[in-house]
Amino acid sequence: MRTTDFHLVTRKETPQDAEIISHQLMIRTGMIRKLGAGLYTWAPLGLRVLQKVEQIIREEMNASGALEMLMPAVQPKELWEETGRIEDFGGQLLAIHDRAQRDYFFGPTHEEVITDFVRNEINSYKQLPINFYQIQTKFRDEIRPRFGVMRSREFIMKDAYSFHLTQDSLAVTYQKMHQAYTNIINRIGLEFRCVLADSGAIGGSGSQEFHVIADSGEDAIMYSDTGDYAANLEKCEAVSLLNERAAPTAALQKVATPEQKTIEAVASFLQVDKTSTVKTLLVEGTEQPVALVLRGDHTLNEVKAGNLAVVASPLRMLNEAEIKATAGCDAGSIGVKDLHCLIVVDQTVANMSDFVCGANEEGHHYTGVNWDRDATYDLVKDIRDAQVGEPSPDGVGTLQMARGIEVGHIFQLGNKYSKAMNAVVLNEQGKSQAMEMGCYGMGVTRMVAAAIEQNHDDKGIIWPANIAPFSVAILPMNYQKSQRVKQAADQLYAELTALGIEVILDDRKVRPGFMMSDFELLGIPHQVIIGDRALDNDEVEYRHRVDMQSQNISRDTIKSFLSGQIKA
RNA sequence: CGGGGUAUAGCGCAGCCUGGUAGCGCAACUGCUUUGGGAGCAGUGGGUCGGGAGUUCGAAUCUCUCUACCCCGACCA
Repeated sequence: MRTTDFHLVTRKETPQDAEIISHQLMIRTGMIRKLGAGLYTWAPLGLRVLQKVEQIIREEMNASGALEMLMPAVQPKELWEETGRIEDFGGQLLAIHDRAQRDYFFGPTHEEVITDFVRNEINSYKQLPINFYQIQTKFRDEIRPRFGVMRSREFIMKDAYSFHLTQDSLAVTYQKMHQAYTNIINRIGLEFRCVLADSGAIGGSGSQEFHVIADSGEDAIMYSDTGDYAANLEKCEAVSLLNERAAPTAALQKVATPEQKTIEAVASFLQVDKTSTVKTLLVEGTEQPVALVLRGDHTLNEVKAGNLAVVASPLRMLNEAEIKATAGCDAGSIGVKDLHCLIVVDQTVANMSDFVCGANEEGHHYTGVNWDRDATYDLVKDIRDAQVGEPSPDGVGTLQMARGIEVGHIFQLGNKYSKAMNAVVLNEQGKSQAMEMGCYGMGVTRMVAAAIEQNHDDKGIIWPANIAPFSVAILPMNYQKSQRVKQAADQLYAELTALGIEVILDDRKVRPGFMMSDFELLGIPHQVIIGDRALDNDEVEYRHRVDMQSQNISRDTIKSFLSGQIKA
């Protein structure tokens, strides 16, 4: 490709509304342009990258035995009524209607469509297991789209759905998908981590997320420094930090703590460590208000709390008036003694003794509080965030934290959808049985942004070799005037192209500095600079985008040199 | 959805307070010079000032209203 035949529009200045580096660089290179909130056009340059990611995904999915198909983006509302997920998805669903006023949704996901397809196509256990996938545009009306294609409303996702007679069969395919995802991200060339995950609104039993490691990642992932354990912070088990409860040594005492409303303030006012205090949070329950009790220095894990049967989902903290009605005081003085609601304590809290808590009375706290003697609780649950430095839940090593960008999520769904939609097969006994189901998503557009987040410097993008829009950039100095530069550049271009290498030759009439800066921004891995200076010695100059060290290479060997570099 | 903000040329912005018929930088186009790190000079094109209504002799500017977009929060396979 010659730049004059291509569409190359770069910008020197960082766009105003782009917060994260990948968004900035995608705009500056001209890969994408914004059409509206969370809506992006992929220009030819961006599409080249997107299609490479797509192709790697396709090849690995095919290799795993999955079968590609394509489902409609627009889905009849009736299908969603069958599974009752309209409520779950709520405002994220883009509702549309046709000229006859029939209701549709623009698909945010395709469990309903595939299950409908399968219940009509698959009747016998002999047709199982089977794994269908598609690469399709989806739309989720995010409350707040941001970060360019990282969290856009319209996006491309690869989604796969597998169907099985038994859970064992499901587990086998799930493992295959785990392997396929590992292969995909390795081939794309990104550093990633697979972690245990909460299955959220989509339901099901086991699930794992694949995260590309990047400081700008929206998710916190916890992992053992010496073991294999890794989990999303949402899911990461927080062990009890106290093995057993010590016997009470202090007497219960009510103390005045005027104006001390936070754990920080109370601990410093009473001259105690935050670890000897507890905090009590009131949330909406399924039947009555629920108190969630944590050690003072711990933070509530809203996902874990929201998953408790006694807590309303989604989790909602009580407002000021409700707190007053339940505890008789404001939020700064709630405590567990004489608190009349359902009390759920964290595992660590259950083993605390001689602790400090609010007195359910404005400006007062208790010290020397002890369970059983002074207060009781109803349930012990893991409801806090795990913290860096505490023991890994599997007992191997201690926990560390990293930021990650979720690019893939695999689930063992079980029969939630197949039962709801009556997707059954006859088993060997001739009995009707709901199929077991798995689903496996991977964000294609997001993967491109994640790749940039992980691979850039202050000059621009540094594309991993397998997804770079072009492998080699030929940058001729003074192409317009110097006949031998033009001749050398054209010749190399023709030769590399003949070898099947994707080359871009910059034949624009621009100054050298401009050209070089442009290609640093674009991040093409291999750059060949052709100028009169080196041609005097029958050489050209080579630079790799990663280190930008230049070396002169003779014109005779540059072809084989590049071939070697590209294969390596 | 709650709070805050913005909307003027492709991009980034000034002008608005104090009403008088729109400007700067970058980009684009033409010419000349320059040619190994985002060139210089000269010139050119491009704007229903987000939409609608109102006040006024006159509105980018004042008032009302609608819309879009951005930020923070909550939300989030």
